[in-house]
Amino acid sequence: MTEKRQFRAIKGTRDILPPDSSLWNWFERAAREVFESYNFREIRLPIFEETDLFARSIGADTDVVGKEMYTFEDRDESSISLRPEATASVVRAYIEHGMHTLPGNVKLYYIGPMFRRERPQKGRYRQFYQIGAEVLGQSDAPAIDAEVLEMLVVLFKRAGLALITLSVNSIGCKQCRPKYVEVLRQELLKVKDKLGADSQRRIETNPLRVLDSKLPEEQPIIETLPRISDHLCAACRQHFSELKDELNLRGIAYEENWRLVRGLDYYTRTTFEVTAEGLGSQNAVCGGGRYDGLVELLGGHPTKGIGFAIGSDRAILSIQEGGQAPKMPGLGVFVAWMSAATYPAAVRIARKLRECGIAVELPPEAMKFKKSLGLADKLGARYALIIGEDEVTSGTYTLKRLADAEQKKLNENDLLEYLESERRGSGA
RNA sequence: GUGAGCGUAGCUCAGCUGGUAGAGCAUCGGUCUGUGGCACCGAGGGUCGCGGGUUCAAACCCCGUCGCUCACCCCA
Repeated sequence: MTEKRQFRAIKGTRDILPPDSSLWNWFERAAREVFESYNFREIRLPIFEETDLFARSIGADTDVVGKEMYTFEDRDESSISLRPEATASVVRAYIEHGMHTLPGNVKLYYIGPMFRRERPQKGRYRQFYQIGAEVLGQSDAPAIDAEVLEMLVVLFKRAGLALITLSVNSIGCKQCRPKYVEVLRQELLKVKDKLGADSQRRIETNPLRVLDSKLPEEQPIIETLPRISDHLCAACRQHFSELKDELNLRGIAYEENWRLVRGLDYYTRTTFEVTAEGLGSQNAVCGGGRYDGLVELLGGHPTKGIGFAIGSDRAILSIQEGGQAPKMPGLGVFVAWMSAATYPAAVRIARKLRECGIAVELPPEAMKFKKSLGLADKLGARYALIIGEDEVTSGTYTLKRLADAEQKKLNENDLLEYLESERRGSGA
């Protein structure tokens, strides 16, 4: 007995259909072009890794590792996990391939799906997509941080993401941060009974995260808490100060947000986030920061690092909600052939147009002429190329622009030339 | 893991205090055998998420269940 069963995409996963997929490709292409203009090169990484890689880099006690990873036992009983983010993989690859011997800083970007088993909501999926970039090397010059931020801003501007805010903070290094965390913890304990249950719990688990709280009633209390900017060591303070100078030099608008902390263990010093409007509760389209100890933590030489990840799902959502989505080139030419006698010419010309890079639809079956033009219209073709018996005998074809019904007769060479220049002109 | 809201045609939805299902759009065909968008006519498409209960009778009321959405947590 065959059970009638409707298959559906697994919770938190989704299909990205045309025409949305065009927008995705457009955005990813923009990112590649911008990143490569800053001399970043693509790294293609595995989608799963040893579970331990993530546990050690992200932090065994974080939610991401503790309860959100897709972890399973391979057939040889080793534990592997679908990647919840890609920085760990980039660092692993950097070490594995001895990339510290490469000249200058190593600048890499990646594009692809990540996996986290959370409850889906607006802008959050279990399979989601990130575009990220990392700079690894011996230098932690603030100019590197600033260049990374400039690159981000350039991409977002180019992608037409309106109403975005860049927030920047420094969370210190492994010398000064623990001292600050302790100070903060002590202060939090004094006001513990005024805090909500979540924040009370965080006093023990991760005091920094209390600063992130959105609870309205906690806001006045949080404002009175000690700020890390007053507790940075001299080196961190200078680094942060120079970063701000660099940002000003580059004309990058930013907000200093002393409450911006990041959830992953490996961050040091510079942290940043880009938020956009109209995204619902999950309004961060990009997050990142410096992670100077991570390479060493994963077994490499002491190395500095900084990077970010853009949430593509959210970036795309923001582009769509902002009404800034660019017009995507659609179907160029619909070949309206009339009869079996005209079909060979239609096939031949369709191929030639396609070789010129024009998107062509060639009906696979004979259609009534009216129907054929109707279909051309519905498919959104720019032109209908009319190939009837007259055209075949005369060798001149009728090109009809659907938008204004203007027609002209062209021989094959003129036709190709005309459409090619049209295509270049329209960017289609 | 917690909470709330919602499930009727491919999509957006209507369906009154219970009387065995509808519209618009979309799709397909026709009016229309070399000129699309318009109009008109017609067709296909639904075990009303699923299961149980109440009732003479359930899309509607009750219980359960599954799914989706949004929010919390956390994060991109």
